[in-house]
Amino acid sequence: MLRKHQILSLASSSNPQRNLNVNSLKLFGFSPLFSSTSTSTNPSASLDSSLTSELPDIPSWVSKQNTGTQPSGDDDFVIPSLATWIENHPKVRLFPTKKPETPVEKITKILKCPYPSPEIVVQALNASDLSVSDVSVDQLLKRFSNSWISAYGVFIWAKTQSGYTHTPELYNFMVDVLGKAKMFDLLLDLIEEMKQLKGYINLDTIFKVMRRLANARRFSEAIEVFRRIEELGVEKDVMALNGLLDALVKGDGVEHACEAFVELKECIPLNSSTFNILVHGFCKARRLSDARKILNEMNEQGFQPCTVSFTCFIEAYCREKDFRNVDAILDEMKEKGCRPNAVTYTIIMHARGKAGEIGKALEVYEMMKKDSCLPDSSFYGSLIFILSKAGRLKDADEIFEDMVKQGVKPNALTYNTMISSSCGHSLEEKALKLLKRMEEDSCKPDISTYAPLLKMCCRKKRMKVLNFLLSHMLNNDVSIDHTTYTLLVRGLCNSGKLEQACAFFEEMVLKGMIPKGSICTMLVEKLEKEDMIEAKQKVQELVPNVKEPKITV
DNA sequence: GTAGGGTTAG
Repeated sequence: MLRKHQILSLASSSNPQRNLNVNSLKLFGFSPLFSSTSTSTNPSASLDSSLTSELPDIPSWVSKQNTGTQPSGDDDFVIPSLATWIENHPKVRLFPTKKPETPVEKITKILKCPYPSPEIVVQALNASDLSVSDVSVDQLLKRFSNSWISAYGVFIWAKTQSGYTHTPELYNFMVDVLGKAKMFDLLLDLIEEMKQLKGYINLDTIFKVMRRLANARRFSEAIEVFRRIEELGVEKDVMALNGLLDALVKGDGVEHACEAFVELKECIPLNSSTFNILVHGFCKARRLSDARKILNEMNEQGFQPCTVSFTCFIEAYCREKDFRNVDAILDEMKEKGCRPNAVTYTIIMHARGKAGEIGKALEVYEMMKKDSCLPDSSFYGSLIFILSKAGRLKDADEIFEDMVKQGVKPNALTYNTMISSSCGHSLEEKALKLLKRMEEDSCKPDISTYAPLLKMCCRKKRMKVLNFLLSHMLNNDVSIDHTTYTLLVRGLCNSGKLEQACAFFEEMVLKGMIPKGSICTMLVEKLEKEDMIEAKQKVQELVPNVKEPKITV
């Protein structure tokens, strides 16, 4: 824990120059690993020649002829010590090896070219000599969780092999993949299949279906699933009801949550979470007087509004930067003997930091300690975030090191925050060291770990590092989602890497993702500008309804 | 699966 005088010095520091110096890297203990002890004479050259590419192939319809004017990339420059790490990385196979491919690798290769339907995927897999007993279906589904055609193909292929049965958990995972892809007809067929299997549908299944429906704004269908929950063999209790309300609220349908609540409150015994979910929903929708009404109803039904209830109001006022009312709620809590907890303090500190009031934010940290409320890893994550945002990277680094000393283990969020901040300041080597450290710390990277790294690679035109990251992702079974494809297409477009942008664009469309209009327009405009007419037409064919770029005089 | 997550363009 930082001592008081250290905190005060943090609070008074406003010089961005103290952010980072070379020595600060020693804090991380990385120096030996990253000192240039490469045995290779020219790391960046060997890196270049031996990289097995995870970048999508440039489609034939992207004409190279007119790309001569694009700015040349920074590809030739790779930090030598970084290249060494990439080369020696245990998990990422960058060199064509003599070792035979594992079955999972073989399947991944087969699935690399996008298929039009799961049935064709099944055919392709049947044509191979692979058996389900050689692979982890779980790993494959995770790896292809954003390519529903591939995932469902693997699922069906595995299921039809003798001596193998999917576990209920795997069925649930498949339900979630189909839900994420908004393939609700297929999802309902799968539910029907699970119903026949007896005992396969559980509350987890129901939660996933309701959440995915609500996220797709299909609120009435989510409610209908709940109404029929008993037909599916799941108890219609308060846990299930809270799951429904929570799904509706998270899908921005508090109105529907309220209607469902009115319909169901007489037949199911409620608990205080039921009310808190609605309070949260109304606070999120900035309908504070409705949230107050729920609080009153909560009281009438014999439930005390608690820390969670008040924290929802605090969050709402924080969003408006209305700190006067935040303090008023804190007073109200004190009056009612309701103590703020780490979540409450995190929200306030985060909002103060985001509002540029870093001093006030650090006062919240002090207040919290005075109240003997222990910070958790999310709290530290927020503290690191606001310090980084204020340009105080050195302080953020200190907190990152300090939390470990306090016995709070950094989690994926903490690492993601540190990585994102490093990327935001274009500190490539630091960001990659953090990824490495994350791995050593057995902290699993997720899609938000990679997103800022990929974005930075696009911005700095680091195609080799981009390629490295894509294979790193694959090896960690992290699947590229819609947001990340968008980021890649936009980033590459902005860097004049139109061929690669087109490659990712094609890949996302072939995976069944529908690119946003703005991204299509952007790509079409850039292609037009570069006179890449064939590519422009192809992009327009891939996604109909792309508007012609406006002609600017 | 009751509250804390940082995205986007201009």
